[in-house]
Order: sequence, then C-alpha cells, then structure tokens
Amino acid sequence: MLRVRFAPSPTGYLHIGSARTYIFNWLYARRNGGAVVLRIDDTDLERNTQESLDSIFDGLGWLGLPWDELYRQSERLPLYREMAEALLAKGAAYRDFTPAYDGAEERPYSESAWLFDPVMRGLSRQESDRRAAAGEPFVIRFRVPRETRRSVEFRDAVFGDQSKATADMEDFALLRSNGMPTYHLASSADDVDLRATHVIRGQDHLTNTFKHVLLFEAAGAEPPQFAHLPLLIAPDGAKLSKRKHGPVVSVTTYRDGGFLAHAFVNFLCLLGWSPKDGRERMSRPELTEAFSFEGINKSNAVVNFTEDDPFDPKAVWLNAEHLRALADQDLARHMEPFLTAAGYKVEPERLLAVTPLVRERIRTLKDAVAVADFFFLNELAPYDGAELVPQKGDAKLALAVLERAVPLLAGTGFRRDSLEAALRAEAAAMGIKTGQMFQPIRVAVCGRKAAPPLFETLEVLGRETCLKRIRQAIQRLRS
RNA sequence: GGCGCUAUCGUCUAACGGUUAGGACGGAGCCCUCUCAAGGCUCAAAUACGGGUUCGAUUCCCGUUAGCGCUACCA
Repeated sequence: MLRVRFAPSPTGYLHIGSARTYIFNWLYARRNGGAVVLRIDDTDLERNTQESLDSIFDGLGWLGLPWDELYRQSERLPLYREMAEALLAKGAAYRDFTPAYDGAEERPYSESAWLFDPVMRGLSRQESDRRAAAGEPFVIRFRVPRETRRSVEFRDAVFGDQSKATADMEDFALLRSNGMPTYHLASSADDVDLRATHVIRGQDHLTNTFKHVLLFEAAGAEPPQFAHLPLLIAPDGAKLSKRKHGPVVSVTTYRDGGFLAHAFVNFLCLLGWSPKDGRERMSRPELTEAFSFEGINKSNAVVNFTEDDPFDPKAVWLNAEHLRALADQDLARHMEPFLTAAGYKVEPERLLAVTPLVRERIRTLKDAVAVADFFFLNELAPYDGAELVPQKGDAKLALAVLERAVPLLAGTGFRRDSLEAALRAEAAAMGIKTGQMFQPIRVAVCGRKAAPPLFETLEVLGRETCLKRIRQAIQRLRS
C-alpha cells in the first residue's frame, strides 16, 4: 500500500510552499491509489502555537484535498524515546553532556570540530550512565559510522542519485536534554512506524536525507522512496518567510482575496512541475491523472508578488480562466459571500441574473464587488457628472439623450432585444452615433463608464431603477 | 568556512546531441466592438561565462560565477 505523508510544524501559518508540498503528496497518492497521512510535527514546545495549528487546518481545509489519517507527534513521544534508547543501548548513539550552544559567539567553522566532540563520543558506558544517573543534563546524539562506512547514498526521484561522505556528516542530535525528540528522530521514527512508502518534501531536506537514511538503517527499516521538490522563492530570491514577506505567502490570503481553491491548486502545481503537453488550466482529475515525478523541475521557482499586489499575475489569470469555466449557479454561489461581506443585500435571483454579466469581467471573486456593485445598491455611489458627457459631445447632448431615454424606456418592453432595437433606432433618429447614445445612459444607470453591455444591464436592473437613475442624472445635468 | 543542489525570454516552463530554441503569464500593437472585458492576430524578449567531447551542443564532461539549501538540544 502506497502511503505519503505531509508533516507541517505549527510554528507559523500555512504558507504556499507547504501547500504545494501537500498538493503534490495528495496528487501522487491519489494518482497511485495510496493514502495521505497528515502528521503535525509539534515537537518544538517553545515555537508551537495554536493559531498556527488553526491556520494549517484552515488552509488545508480550504484546498479541499482531504487526508486519510491524522497524527500528532506530541502524542507519540514514547515511540521516539524508545527508539533513542534502543540506539543508545546498541551503541549507535551516545550521550553528550555538553551544554546547549547559546549562540553567543561565532562557531568555529574552520576546524572539523563541528562534527562531534571526541571526549563525549568516547565516554565509556559506565561513565555515561553514572553522569546521567547523577542528573546531569545531556543530549543523545547519533554516532555517524565514519569508521565503518565511507558514504551514504540514496536515489531521489527528482534529483537522481545522491551520495555523501560520512566524513562530512556531523553527529546530529536525536533527543534533546528536555526529553523531546529532534526533527530528525521524530520524523524518521514516524516514517517507519506509519509505514510511509514515499517521502515527498521540500528540497531544503535533501541534505538531511542522508541522516534519515542512516536512521532508517539503524532502525532496521528499508528507507522509503524520496522525492524532493524545488523550493518556492520570493522575487528577491529569498525563500518565502512570514517575517520577511508577510501575509502574501499565506494560503488564506489567496482564499480571502477571492481565489477559487482549485485555481490556486492549479497555479501551485505549475510552479516546479509541468505536464508533458503544454496544458495550463487543468481540472482536478486532469491534474491527478497527469501528475508524476518526471515532470518535476529541479530549480527553484519564483512566486511573483509586490508591495501593491500580493498575487502572482499568472495565478490571477488562471483564476479568471477557472471562473469563466464555471456554471452560472456555481459562480454565483462563490461570489455571494464576497458581495455579502461588502455589505450588499444579495437576492439569489438577481445574483444569478447578474452572474453572466460579470463573469468575463472579474479575475477574482472579490472583483465582483467592484464590478457588480450598482446591481445591488439602492442609491448609486457619487460619481463624476462629467462622465455623462459622451465622446465628441457636450453636456447639452447628454441631457438631450437622457431626456429622450425616459419616455423611450418607459414605453419599451424591458428585454435585451427590444431595448437594443429601440435605443439604436433612437440614435439614428437623433442623428448621433450609438456610442453617444449609449454612454450617457450607461453612466446614469451604472455610475461609471466601464460596465457590462448596456441592454442586458438595463434588463437586469429593471425599468423602475433605470428610470429613477436616469432622472437623477438629468437633475444633475440641469443644476 | 565545509558539504550539497541548481542555472533557457522579466516570470512559469518545453526542447531528454541536429528546431528559424516552442508555449504560457505579463508588456506593446492591431482587429472585433455601445464602454469595460472576453476573444482573435502580430511584435519585442532567453540558452550565465570559459574550456573541452562530438561532424554537430540548450542538451554530455570540467572549471568559473551566481543563487539556494544544510551545517541548532528549529523543522
């Protein structure tokens, strides 16, 4: 049984790089009939926060890609301690009584002393046991087998064959002096215990993998298959971080900005991966079907955002593409919360009628607020009266058009086609261009020049509202 | 500093020894058109640098440079 796992640590909100890792895991599992394990890596007591945990579930929930099993490392501590003890008993690990490094001064990188402390590594078992029994704090370190083994290797599904000299690997910590496991220990112990067959994660773990391979072997387990993903980076080349880049890297920012969850998923997939054909807009089944490690790129991908615009233009475009492909009912349902949040009273029938008029004019669901506001407002927001004046015309012409429009609209069937016929005929009768006829009416009725096609708009708005707004515009032009 | 990974238009990417180096986003222009969009067409835009190997390198090898990652009792 194929099993993948996604292991976020609740030390910040779910950022888009983590989300992409989750998506790739999910896709790979679904593609190959496997299970998705969500594991919360909460072994760092000082940095874990509840908000962060909420943010992870929030973000993951929004993506709409469900996991099959859920674990928390904080509930599995005995497992890690047992493994550390077993390694200690076997001599594959040892106690190090050196106090924790406090970061006060530069580490002496030039020497090879960073690999291990020979005194601690060479402590006799009796001496080690005695000091431990005396209550002296210690950390348990893995004893990298530099004497018996030249190198560690594994094959990565993305980066190919990897090898590292044991002489370049330090004796890393397994269990902290407070009894909590380190990431390397907890992660590997869980990957064994939870029977992960594939470890798909960020490339920042590529060099850690050598340590993990050693741990799998020490635990007598076959290492899983590894696939490391290129990192997502900011336009300045730095890796995405909350501290430096703020909420632009949070998944919930996209949700709140009016992205369709699937469009966001689609966008993330295209960062560091591509299908063999050139497809870009893809449905979930299409993505699942097409996903494979072969399509994964090796170099980091930039997510474009600026101070003014948090969203990558390509993500916005892709979102618009998905929006346009939605059925009216679905699009209406997705827009509704954004309109409601903006304070508009949204009646379902009206919204459904408005939907086809805005669909090609919005790139995010939130855009609907600015594009469709006049459909839901009783009183139009104040606008510049000069907008009423058409091209190559003056206020007098605008006034004339609007004054003719009133009786015309009062006496015409309020359907798109009859409205168009009536207004076009009137323009011809007045001897003016259609644009000169339509613009004053459009502005009077919508409060702006840029709006959906006029006749459909009039129809949806209804005779009463249209006449009211046109009369108000006439008042303005007269005063 | 050590170790590792990476390097094609501004960005995301295709080309897995032979192409006028392709596509997409974004940009510019034109068309369509009642405005705004959407759509169609066109244009500008890249193989980091230097050596090899080869009849032939974006592609293989070496070096340089640059970027990134790891080098914590963070994950």
